[in-house]
Amino acid sequence: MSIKLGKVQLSIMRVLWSRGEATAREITDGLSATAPIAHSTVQTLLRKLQDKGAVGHEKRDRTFYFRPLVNEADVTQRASLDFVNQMFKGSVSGLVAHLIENEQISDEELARLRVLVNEKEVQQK
Amino acid sequence: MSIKLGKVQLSIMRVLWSRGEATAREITDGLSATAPIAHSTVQTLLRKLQDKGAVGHEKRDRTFYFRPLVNEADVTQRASLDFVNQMFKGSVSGLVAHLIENEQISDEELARLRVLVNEKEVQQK
DNA sequence: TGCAATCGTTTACCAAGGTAAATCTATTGG
DNA sequence: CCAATAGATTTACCTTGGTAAACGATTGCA
Repeated sequence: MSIKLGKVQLSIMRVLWSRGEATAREITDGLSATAPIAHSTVQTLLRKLQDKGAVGHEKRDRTFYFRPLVNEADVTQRASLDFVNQMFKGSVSGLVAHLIENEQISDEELARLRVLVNEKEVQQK
Repeated sequence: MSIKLGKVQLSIMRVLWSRGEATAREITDGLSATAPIAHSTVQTLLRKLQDKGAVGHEKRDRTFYFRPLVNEADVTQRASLDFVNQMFKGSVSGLVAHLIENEQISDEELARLRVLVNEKEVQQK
C-alpha cells in the first residue's frame, strides 16, 4: 500500500524535501508563516510520519533532526496514480479532458502540455 | 466546501449515475459483484450521502429509490481541482508531466491527449 | 542553585470514512 | 392470524488525519 499522506503531512514533507532536514521547530515556524499551527501538532504528525516510514530522525545536540525517507517523486507518483485510477479508471486523458472541458487550463498551461506531448511522442517513435 | 466523497461513496454514486436510480439492495448487489460488501454498510453510506445532499430518495412500494442529486461532472471537477491544487499547486501540466515522465501513458492515451490539446488550442484562438 | 525555556512523549478529542450488527417495522405468504 | 422476510433505522466500533494540551526531562542562564 506504500505511502499515503494527508494534507498537513504533505506540507511537512515539503519542508523536509526542500530543506533536506529540519527540526520540528523549524517546520512549525515554516508552516506557521502561511497558516498558524501548534507546535505540538507538528510533533504529533512527525511521529506519525515516522511510524509509517516517511521520515527518520537523528539526535544531535539534544534535538531531533528530521529527514525525508521517501522521495517526492515517489509520493507524487503514487498519489497521482491513485487519483487517476480512482476517478478516471486509469485514463490520464480522461482527467485532462475533464479539466480542459471545464476551462481549468490557461493558455500557458496548454502550451506546456503541447510541448510535453510532443516530446513524449518523439521519444516513443 | 461543496461535495467530497470517499472511495466507496463514489462507487455507490457511480451506480446511481449509471442507472439513474436504484434501491439499496440493487446497489449492494451491484457492488458485491466486484467486492463483497454488507448491505448495512451500503445503507449507512446512502444515509451519509443523503445527509450531505449527494443523493435523495423517494418511497415507492415501501422501498426507497435513491437518485443522485449531484452530477458526476461536478463531483469529478471538484475532486480534480482539489487534487491538482494539493499536489501540483494548480498546475495541470505539472501533473501530466509527472505521469508522462514515469511512463504511465500509453500511445493511445498520448494520441488522445494530443487531440485534446489541439482542439482546445484551436478553440481558444 | 534554581527556575524558565525547550524538547520530546503521552494522552485525549474530534471528524470523516468505512464496516457492520442489532433492532424496529411493515408486509405478505402460509 | 402470525411468523418470516425485507427494508429502514439505530447504535457501535475501528482507522486515519488533524488538533492540541499536559507532562516529563534537560539545560542554560540569572
